[in-house]
Amino acid sequence: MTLNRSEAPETPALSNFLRDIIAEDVRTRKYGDATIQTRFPPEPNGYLHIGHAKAICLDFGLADEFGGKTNLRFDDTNPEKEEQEYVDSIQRDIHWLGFDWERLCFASDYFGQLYEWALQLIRAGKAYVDDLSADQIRQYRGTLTEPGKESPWRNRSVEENLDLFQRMKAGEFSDGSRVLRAKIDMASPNLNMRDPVMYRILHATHHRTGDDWCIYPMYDYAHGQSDSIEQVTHSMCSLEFADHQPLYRWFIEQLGIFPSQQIEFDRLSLTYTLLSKRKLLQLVKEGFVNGWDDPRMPTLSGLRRRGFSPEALRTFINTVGASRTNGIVDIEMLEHFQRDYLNRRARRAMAVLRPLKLIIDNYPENQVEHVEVQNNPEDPSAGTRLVPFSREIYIEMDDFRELPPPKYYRLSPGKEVRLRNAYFVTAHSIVKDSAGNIVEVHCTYDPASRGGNSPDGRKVKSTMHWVSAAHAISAEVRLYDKLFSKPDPNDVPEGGTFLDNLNPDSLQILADARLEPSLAGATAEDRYQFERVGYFCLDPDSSETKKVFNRTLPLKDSWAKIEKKAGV
RNA sequence: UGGGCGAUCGUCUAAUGGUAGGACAGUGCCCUUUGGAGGCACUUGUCUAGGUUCGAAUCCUAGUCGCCCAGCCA
Repeated sequence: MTLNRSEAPETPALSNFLRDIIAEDVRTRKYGDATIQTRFPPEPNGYLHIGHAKAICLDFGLADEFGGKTNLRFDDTNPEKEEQEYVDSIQRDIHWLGFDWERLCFASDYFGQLYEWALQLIRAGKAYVDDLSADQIRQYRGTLTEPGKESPWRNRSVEENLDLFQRMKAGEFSDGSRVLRAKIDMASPNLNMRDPVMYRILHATHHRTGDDWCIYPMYDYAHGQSDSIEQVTHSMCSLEFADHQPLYRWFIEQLGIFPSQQIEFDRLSLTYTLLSKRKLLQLVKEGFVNGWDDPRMPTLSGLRRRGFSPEALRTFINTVGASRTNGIVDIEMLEHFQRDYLNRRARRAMAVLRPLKLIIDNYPENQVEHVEVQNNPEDPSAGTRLVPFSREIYIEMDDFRELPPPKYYRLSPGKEVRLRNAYFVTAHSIVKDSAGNIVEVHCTYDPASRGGNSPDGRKVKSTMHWVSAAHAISAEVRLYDKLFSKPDPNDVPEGGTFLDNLNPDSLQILADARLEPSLAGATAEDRYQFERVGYFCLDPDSSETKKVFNRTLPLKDSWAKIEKKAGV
């Protein structure tokens, strides 16, 4: 797998509080000679999404800035939800985003050490085996405003706790019958400190350790110590873990191990987008989208298939920054950086999405010319290509109006326009079918305007794209729009669900678009701008005989804006 | 109503006691062989009330509003 890192200059580092903290720790030599060490700790229970991309850019990017290292560590402490498929997809997606880890780690690698430490805490009288049921534990925990009650099993002897815990590990007890708890403070105003569960009994097969274990550590007991084992200096996580920080520190202090520090930042939220793993999984499982990599999904695999570029994703994330406020970023900002990248890099091509035949009555019947076209006007080094032109061509249905509305500059009866890089044409007549649909437009061309300019200096208001009918290839084009129709997909009336906000028009399939012949050679790596239409890439569903293109994003469309305004 | 965290243009984010700046979005104009791109300009903001200070987005006090926490999930 190749990294995408060097393709574009990284955006300059914007100021943010995480960088400030690390810079200060470096300045004061808080960790002595130790290098900055971070980690990205996904749970392999789903695909990575753009929210994870933020964490990845921060974890890897910041460490890199300070000459540090980053481990990829799978937080695989819950065998019931985790799968190898996710372990694989996560690694693929991180690489695609442009990062590589120092070490590949698994929390499950530390199960042995974690178990030894648990014994140590028991011996120190800091942990005990509790026979209460899950229900009872919840009742004993108290509420937000009332303190909890101590479990009747809280003061067992060290010997008994040791014996019981070893037998838990040996598989003598059934799931849920006992847990190991830290002995802290049932009256703490922080519920996380009310004797949190450290281990639960789970007779489940783990994707890495198989059936070696039937007790599994909880997140709180595993995460901080895993950080400590890896000498993580800055353990960045999202805001909802702030309440866990006292517990994170408690375990490290009781154990007297390397003092990793947790720092919380805000998650990424985007308008029109859902980033809840549970809901994303539901969309996949219930078939509202076609898999985790559906181009409408905010997953990294979905964005990749959609044609988004990792460089632009990084630019976006760096621009949005990190803080401790809960904000929602406009999806337009994401799209802006994609367009910005694609405009500079994407090869141009002409493609007619909804074909309307245009017949040039005064063009010689069997003549074919090849006009020279720039591959990318933004980048002359991309060179030129030859595109065939002939008497019968296709133009976009949108580009002809029998009755043009005000400010409509495109083709209409009597109007002259430019066919891009080819000729000026003037429309004269139309042919309709029995249902009244326009099926053909007849026009004449000005032979002197070859290349797209008239020697008499005559101006036209509009330039349109086209493809030669006889030379065009047919392809399927998939147009994507936002998956949800509301800025906040969770904004539903009483009794509704986010599914009610699914945009019914998020996918539109055009079965018979006509493309210029050069597109027959498109490969999976290519990104195109179909001129005047949008950015496109080849979908993996393509076959030798049938190409399928995904629209990454449409071009900004100021005519659509004018039209909309007039309509209102 | 316990605890934790937070509040700066419509949105995201800078300013770390010394000119409130940038990006996105929006609007207008210019330019254009993509109604794309580009250029120029404009608009809008420090949650409130007090206080400290020559000077406060920044420090203090009180309030208001928002988010998170009662999994044997992470």
